Amino acid sequence: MLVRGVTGMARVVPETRDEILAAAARRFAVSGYRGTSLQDIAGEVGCSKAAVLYHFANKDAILTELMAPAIGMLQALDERIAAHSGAAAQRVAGEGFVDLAVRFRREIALLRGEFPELLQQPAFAHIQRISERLIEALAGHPERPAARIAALVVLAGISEACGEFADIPDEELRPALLALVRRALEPVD
Amino acid sequence: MLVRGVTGMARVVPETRDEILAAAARRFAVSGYRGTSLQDIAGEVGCSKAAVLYHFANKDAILTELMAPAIGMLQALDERIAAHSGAAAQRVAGEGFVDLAVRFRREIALLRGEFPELLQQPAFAHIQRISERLIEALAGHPERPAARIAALVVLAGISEACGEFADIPDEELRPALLALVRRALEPVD
DNA sequence: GATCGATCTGACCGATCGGTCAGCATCTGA
DNA sequence: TCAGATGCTGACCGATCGGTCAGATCGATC
Repeated sequence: MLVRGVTGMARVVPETRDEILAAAARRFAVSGYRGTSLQDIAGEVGCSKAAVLYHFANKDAILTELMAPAIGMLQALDERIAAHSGAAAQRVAGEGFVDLAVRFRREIALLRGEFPELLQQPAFAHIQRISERLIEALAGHPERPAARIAALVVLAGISEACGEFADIPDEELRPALLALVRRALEPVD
Repeated sequence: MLVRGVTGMARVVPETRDEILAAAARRFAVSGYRGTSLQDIAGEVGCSKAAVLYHFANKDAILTELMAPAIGMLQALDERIAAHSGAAAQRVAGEGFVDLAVRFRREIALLRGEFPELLQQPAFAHIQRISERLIEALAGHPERPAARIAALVVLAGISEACGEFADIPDEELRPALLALVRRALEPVD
């Protein structure tokens, strides 16, 4: 590593592990997961590729750790949705997903465009089921194609556009997305 | 190549070139552009990788040819939008984009998640400018953040969800998307 | 001062990628 | 009959990928 703390002070600089996570987040956001190599991350941190693989078992482990908080909130949302039905489930799903998107928009942006492939990995397998239930709840009338289409577009649109929202403050983004979701989804009678 | 026409008949089987295009479209739709190798395409056609590169200068050329009709329609839409302003531009943009998405949803699905990287290629550079103008027109009030957010989500959502619409007939998909766009976008006073 | 675990490095591995190339059939037109 | 264009193949290339490994460095502990 480069000079860490000119004097003998202990813990002057954050751990290399944290630097790797931060660097990976930056690069994933710019070039996507597959578009970022371990060498890219190592170069940004200023260490060797082997050092990255000393702190993380493999490349997937870095992404998994970055996404863990967002995935946790998604699972919690799924359980809250399951406790409701009809219009209540739609409201919980809509507001909950907006909260999730606002809070973790930077993390969601890391997956930009790689949802389908990444979701096929065993580590993310359950997320696919959760998102299907999310779409059902958002649609309100899952058997009505137009309602499913609206839910799909809203879900995919917010997820995919998260990368563009990085500079918008929470208190501005949240009401805008909430209003959009309420307008776009078909109401449950 | 495999046996082409048991008898001596001429042109019994479609050209290998067309088979390559069709196979590439199928594989790109399943695994994305970067997730599909020339070897994958060759394997599906039943020819060698070198045969693929005999018919196409490189991998990009295959995607460019697959996307050419959709890109043409997008450019035409851009010109029609430029001829209007305010509420009229918003209506032209919304209806035009829905038409484009319905007509070319299979082609748009090929780009699933690879928009950002692919758009940085010189061949697709102008598309980025077009989509920015499209967002402005859809937003109606480009200076109002909530309006831009709605336009962004609708545009990204429809583009990203196109892959799920393959089996929905045009006459069902079009009115559903049109109604969604009209509900979701902020009206221009 | 010897030991030991934590941290990190450079060299290396096999696999895969997009792409090139010389040459082999096959067909066609002179 | 033969020359040339067309279509295609297998072998090969350099680059890059994720990942492994033996060993160097170093601070803390006994």
